[in-house]
Amino acid sequence: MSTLNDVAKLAGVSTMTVSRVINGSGYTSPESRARVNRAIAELGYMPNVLARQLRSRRTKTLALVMTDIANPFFTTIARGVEDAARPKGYAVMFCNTDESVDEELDYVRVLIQRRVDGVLLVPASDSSGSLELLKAHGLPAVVLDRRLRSGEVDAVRADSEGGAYLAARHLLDLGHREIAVLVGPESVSTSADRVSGYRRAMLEAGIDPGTQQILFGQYTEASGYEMTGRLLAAQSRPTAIFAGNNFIAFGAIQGLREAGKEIPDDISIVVFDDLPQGWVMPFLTVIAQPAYEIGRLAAEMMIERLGADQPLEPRTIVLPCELITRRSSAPPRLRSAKPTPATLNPTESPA
Amino acid sequence: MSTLNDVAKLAGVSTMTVSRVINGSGYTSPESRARVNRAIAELGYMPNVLARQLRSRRTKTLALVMTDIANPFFTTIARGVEDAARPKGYAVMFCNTDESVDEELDYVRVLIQRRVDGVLLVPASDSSGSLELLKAHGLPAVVLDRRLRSGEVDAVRADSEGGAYLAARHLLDLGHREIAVLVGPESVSTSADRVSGYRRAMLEAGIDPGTQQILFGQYTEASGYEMTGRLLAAQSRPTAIFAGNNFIAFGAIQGLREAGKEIPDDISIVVFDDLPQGWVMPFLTVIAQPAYEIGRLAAEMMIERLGADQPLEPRTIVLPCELITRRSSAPPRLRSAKPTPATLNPTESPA
DNA sequence: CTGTTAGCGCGTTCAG
DNA sequence: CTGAACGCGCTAACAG
Repeated sequence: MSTLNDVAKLAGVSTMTVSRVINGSGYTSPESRARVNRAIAELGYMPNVLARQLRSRRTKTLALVMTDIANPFFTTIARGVEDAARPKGYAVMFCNTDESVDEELDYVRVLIQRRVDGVLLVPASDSSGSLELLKAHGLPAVVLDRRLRSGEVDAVRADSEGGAYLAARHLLDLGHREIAVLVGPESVSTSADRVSGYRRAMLEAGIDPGTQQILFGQYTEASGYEMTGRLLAAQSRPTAIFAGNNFIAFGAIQGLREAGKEIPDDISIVVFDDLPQGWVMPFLTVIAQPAYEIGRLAAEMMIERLGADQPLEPRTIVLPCELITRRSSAPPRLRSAKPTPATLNPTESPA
Repeated sequence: MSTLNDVAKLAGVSTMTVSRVINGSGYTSPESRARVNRAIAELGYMPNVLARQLRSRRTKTLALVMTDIANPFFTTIARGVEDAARPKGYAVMFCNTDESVDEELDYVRVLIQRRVDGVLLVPASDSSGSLELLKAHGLPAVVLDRRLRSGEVDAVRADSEGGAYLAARHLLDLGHREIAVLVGPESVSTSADRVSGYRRAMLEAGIDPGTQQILFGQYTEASGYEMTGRLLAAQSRPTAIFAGNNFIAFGAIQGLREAGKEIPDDISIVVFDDLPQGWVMPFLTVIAQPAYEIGRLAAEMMIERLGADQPLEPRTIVLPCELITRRSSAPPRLRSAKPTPATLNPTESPA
């Protein structure tokens, strides 16, 4: 395994000249360049990234720490991050915490030890200590998707409150008055914000949210299924469900199907999170988040901060959500002519 | 960001004592250990992995370079690798070449520059030059899944020839005499070996393989679909198909379905590669490869080699395949009582 | 345009 | 049981 030194000796120049030729930095004479390149080819020299990183004190690596790597929302964010980072010469490490604070902290420690240049974090909790640990070690962070109490950090997220307002408003406009909500943990900001937006729309429509079923659970299919069971077992019978994310929606749809409920004939459903084209059920009315943009902007913020000479003020970007009306939402109680269930009639075909 | 030196100063010892405490190497007095640990806690010291790796000339990292990261066969191998590597303190980098020789070479170069300790390679081709490049830089390699001409390297694979023999033999025993074969590229050893095993079984049964349809394509769903189309357009009408891998089988099943063929009533199908439990169609008769074992053994071979004092002889491990009879294979032309299509009646339900 | 000096943070070596 | 010296391979900073 040859080194810079070997190349320098063979080319009859100093190591610095070789370094300059390799990195294209500083001035080098064409002759030196030629001699160096010849020596490199002859030796099959490949630079040692480790040494380079140690010396330059930069690894040109970002980390994206997320809570659920199986969720298309996060994989889309990941694509946005990668697409923004790669052209600027940054590699990306992907880490999955499964919503566990401990796993998150473990990963953060590993990332510090590996000296990544910056961390993009979807925090599992508001108080994991991850951000403090990162700051203590001088690593910049960008918080994605979720809102934290302490605003002293860069952040990029979608407008959960506004999106939820759109969802509830859409259902209200269709004539629904009993709208159940199924969301993730109360402690996660997206849950709280989505309930807030929902509440605002209900109050505006003159409906007391206190009379509605608002269930907190997990952002998983199992939890969506379970909450739907509780919903159907209860006294009140909502004519619509607002599902806090796509997995909850899957569980809810499963539960409704088992209970013999047709969507949207018996019950409407609106989902926070759009799904990529080609999925099984592109018939859901959704609040689409700009997931790709969230990832892209977060990576760009980070890279900008890394390149800045002086410390930048923390910035927060909140992106709007969009209502995409499909076939899972309709006016309530229109059971007259029962057409083929919409579940089997997607309006948009997979790509 | 504190360093060993900072800890040493605070603890009033030398850097070496700190190093010894951290790595548990050499002797240290209990008092020193306590002082050092206190200093580490106080400073929140985290070792610099880069420096450690540079100095020790080991990254404790393996790479697994594979041709299709979306194929469950390879993800299962990946799990085997990870499960064997992690407990021994090795991290694993996963790289996807998409069967491209260029991508493979690009990755190999990156891996050399990152100084991974060893590379587990599913070669995209017999002559990419990857192995030569690795050897030139002193990186050990283990070749997975595919056979290469040059045997001068560790290798772990399943017995494709024997497995294919089992598959053909199974169909012959059922009474089939026209058995089409759909496999990947002729240049990939698994394709060639699977055709070999098939040929051996046919010859043994007194059938000239030259009279059969043997189609080479890609190990993809699209290619399986396309080859099936050619199959059905031809004169001869096979009563059974031997599919070279799971993706080819998917494409074939799609093509057969569109042509109105029932499996196994109109045509039987046997597939090389088992699928994980829970997949859409656990009704396929398959030749199961020990994918997890391939990954696990490859990682263990590599780690053993890395730990060896003297150079080891190259070793090759060939693992047997297993025939798992399910519902996609049956005797030919038994169209009498046409039951519910087997495709809708899997005998094994998803887990 | 080029070379010299001096480390990045750590672990190996050997002398105490 | 501990420490000093040295170097892994590379580049920043300066001097020429």
